[in-house]
Amino acid sequence: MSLYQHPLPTDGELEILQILWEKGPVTVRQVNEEMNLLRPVGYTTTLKLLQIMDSKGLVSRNSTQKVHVYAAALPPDQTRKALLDRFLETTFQGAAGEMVLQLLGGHRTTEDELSRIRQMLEDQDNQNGQ
Amino acid sequence: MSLYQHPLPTDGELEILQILWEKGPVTVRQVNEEMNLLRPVGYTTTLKLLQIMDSKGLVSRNSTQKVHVYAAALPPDQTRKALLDRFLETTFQGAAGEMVLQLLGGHRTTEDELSRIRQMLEDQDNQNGQ
DNA sequence: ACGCAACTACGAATGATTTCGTATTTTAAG
DNA sequence: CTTAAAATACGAAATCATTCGTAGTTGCGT
Repeated sequence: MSLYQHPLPTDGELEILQILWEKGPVTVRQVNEEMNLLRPVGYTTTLKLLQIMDSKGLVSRNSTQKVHVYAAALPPDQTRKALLDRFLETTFQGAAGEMVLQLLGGHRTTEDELSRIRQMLEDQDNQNGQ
Repeated sequence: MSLYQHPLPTDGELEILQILWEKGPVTVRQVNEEMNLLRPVGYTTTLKLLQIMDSKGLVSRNSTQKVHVYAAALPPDQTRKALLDRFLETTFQGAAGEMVLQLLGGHRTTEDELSRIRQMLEDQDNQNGQ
């Protein structure tokens, strides 16, 4: 049950969300096993975090079955966008262009990604009226 | 004096770095006054944070004068890039293109920024050999 | 040289997040 | 129905970051 709307996830909560987004609705044990592929985490640690996330409305819980099954409450795009906006503010003081330049300066992007970005730029141009 | 090399700044530390980057070398009092333009912060709070940042090597301190003068140890680009890389990993699992799309989808960028981004894209194209 | 005002040092309280231990509940097997 | 294994609930310790109070230092003006 959710107490408030949709606070941004903490780092630990985000780690779990990434698993939920990739694997779909899963049990605590499955989440914990995924976690342990990366680093050692106790079962009850994972459980507790999922319970907290449920109380925050970050995940939904299906309790009709024997074991509870958790799923992310929001799609990845929406959550990542919200995190991105905060990061852009705190780290780049809102200068989106600066951030893109820093990013592209150091990362190889795929052809597909590049053309989608170009399309996005054209759309921006059109909206800007040149 | 610095104990280790260059850990990433915390959010509170970053807030101070932004001031140091903008104002150049300044005293604790000056930093604290800038902070108080945004929200109430005790003088010793700012002082303590600067001392911690000094011990981490995030700032340098000039103690030859009556009052200490602090300056950022690293340029903004380098620090922001490091923070960006971590954020890209934790939030977008390294998918830089996805992140740019999310970003441009919701932010108005200036013409100047757009053309610099286009130039950056061309450079990427050339490196990719198409 | 004295005293005040400003500054530095630093321990410790607070707050947020993560981690875990233990108790309780549930379910499936025998 | 009984029991064991697995799951859930939850208090509380551990960790990390932030904030502040207090004590001690410095140096300028008189």
